[in-house]
Amino acid sequence: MLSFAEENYLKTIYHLSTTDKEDVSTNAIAETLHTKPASVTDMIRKLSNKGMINYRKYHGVSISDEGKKVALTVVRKHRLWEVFLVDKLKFNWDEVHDVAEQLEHIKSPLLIKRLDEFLNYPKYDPHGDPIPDENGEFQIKPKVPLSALDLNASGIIVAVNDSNSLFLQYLDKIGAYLGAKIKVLDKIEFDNSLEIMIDNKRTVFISKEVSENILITE
Amino acid sequence: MLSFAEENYLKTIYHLSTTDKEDVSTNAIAETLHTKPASVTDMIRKLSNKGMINYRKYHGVSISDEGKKVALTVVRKHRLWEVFLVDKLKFNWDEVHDVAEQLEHIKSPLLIKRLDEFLNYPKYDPHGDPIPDENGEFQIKPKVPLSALDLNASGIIVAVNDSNSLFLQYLDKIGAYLGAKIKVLDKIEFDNSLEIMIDNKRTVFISKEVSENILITE
DNA sequence: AAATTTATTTAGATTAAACTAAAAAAATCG
DNA sequence: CGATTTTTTTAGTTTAATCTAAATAAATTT
Ligand SMILES: [Mn+2]
Ligand SMILES: [Mn+2]
Ligand SMILES: [Mn+2]
Ligand SMILES: [Mn+2]
Repeated sequence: MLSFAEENYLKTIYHLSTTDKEDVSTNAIAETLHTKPASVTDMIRKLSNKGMINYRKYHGVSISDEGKKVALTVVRKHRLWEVFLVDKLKFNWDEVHDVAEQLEHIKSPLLIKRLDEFLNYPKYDPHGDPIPDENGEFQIKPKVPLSALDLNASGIIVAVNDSNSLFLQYLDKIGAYLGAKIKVLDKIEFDNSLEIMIDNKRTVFISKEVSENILITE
Repeated sequence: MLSFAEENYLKTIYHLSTTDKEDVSTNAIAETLHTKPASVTDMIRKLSNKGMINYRKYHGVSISDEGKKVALTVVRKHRLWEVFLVDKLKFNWDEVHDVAEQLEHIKSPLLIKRLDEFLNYPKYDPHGDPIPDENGEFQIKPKVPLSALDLNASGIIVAVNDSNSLFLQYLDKIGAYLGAKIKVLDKIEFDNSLEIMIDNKRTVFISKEVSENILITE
């Protein structure tokens, strides 16, 4: 049985190895977990001894099959709980992450099985991220950052890259949400900001940074 | 913010001080928490420094107002989660305690508020124990152990004294549940066992021990 | 290819929560 | 009451997870 800390390390290593490169550096882990590189070295030695990761001194770590299984279970739990909070307890999508960070460590296979059933086997969480099934399988929707759309092209918001509260609250404010239709009205060369139309009714200007964190299906 | 361990100590001290005497002994705490008296001494010094309990060396501890507030919040969370598991996730009443022991430590006032609302403000958990409200208030139903009923007297099961799985599974087996009607058909002098009728249809013999752990309202 | 910078590991400490063994206080009993 | 037993505390360790400072390896830059 793994500790909360161990589970969090595995989740981080898994995420970094899929979003960045397969081999994850000590510093990258330290940065995501807001901890010091020396602490990371201690923990990766432990996880390596438990067979959860592959570790070569000074050369970073990669996740093992066993470690990936654990990481995907934690991710599954995190996202199922987020769905529960939004769908059943009326949380807003910007309020769920921190609570899910706690709930994801509850150990009870029956609980997760029943929760999944209760939620009617959701495939995506409130931020558009896919929920792995019991076997760790999940489908990634084809999606591109809004910043990559051509002028006058349109699409549907399917996910966000950043689940930070401030970003999500900003999206609420401009009327953007998962499922909203977006059309690119103008691309401002000067700062790469965009003028977009949301749901055929509202026109707003958004910064390059925002457009890179909104994911669209065309 | 208190750790899981601190919360568990406070819950235990609170329970012991209401079921047993107001002043709780080091040994009693150690026994309930399956830990050693020396560990308890360390922890009660810490909780005392935090103002959660009143401690006089060699004379046991009593819970402070602040400590009681914390303990009641933990109890409230534990019991609300048990209701959730049984009512929403179809857990049996003997399957919920261990999971609730984990869930009771999740820190999110909003979560508990919304959960309470979602469950429609339940007053009792699946074992008949009262759920404290946001202010720590709760009502205790008048209840007596089944062992105290007179011959031919009858009543309704309102709670159980022991939430141990094996006991609850035994109750399921004989058809006893919260709300069931019980009539005492015979009191066996030899071993203080009882012959009872459940819901006017089933007759069973139960031991003294069982009859002491079933709580009845007359 | 050497010098410098950056990344990583090691060494040594700290804190929380447990433990064992021994000492000390309180309670009980002859 | 004084001796014995029980309870509680103290002293000293252990393990997990963190930290700082120093040492070492790897990468980068002259
Ligand atoms: Mn999240
Ligand atoms: Mn999410
Ligand atoms: Mn319980
Ligand atoms: Mn209960």
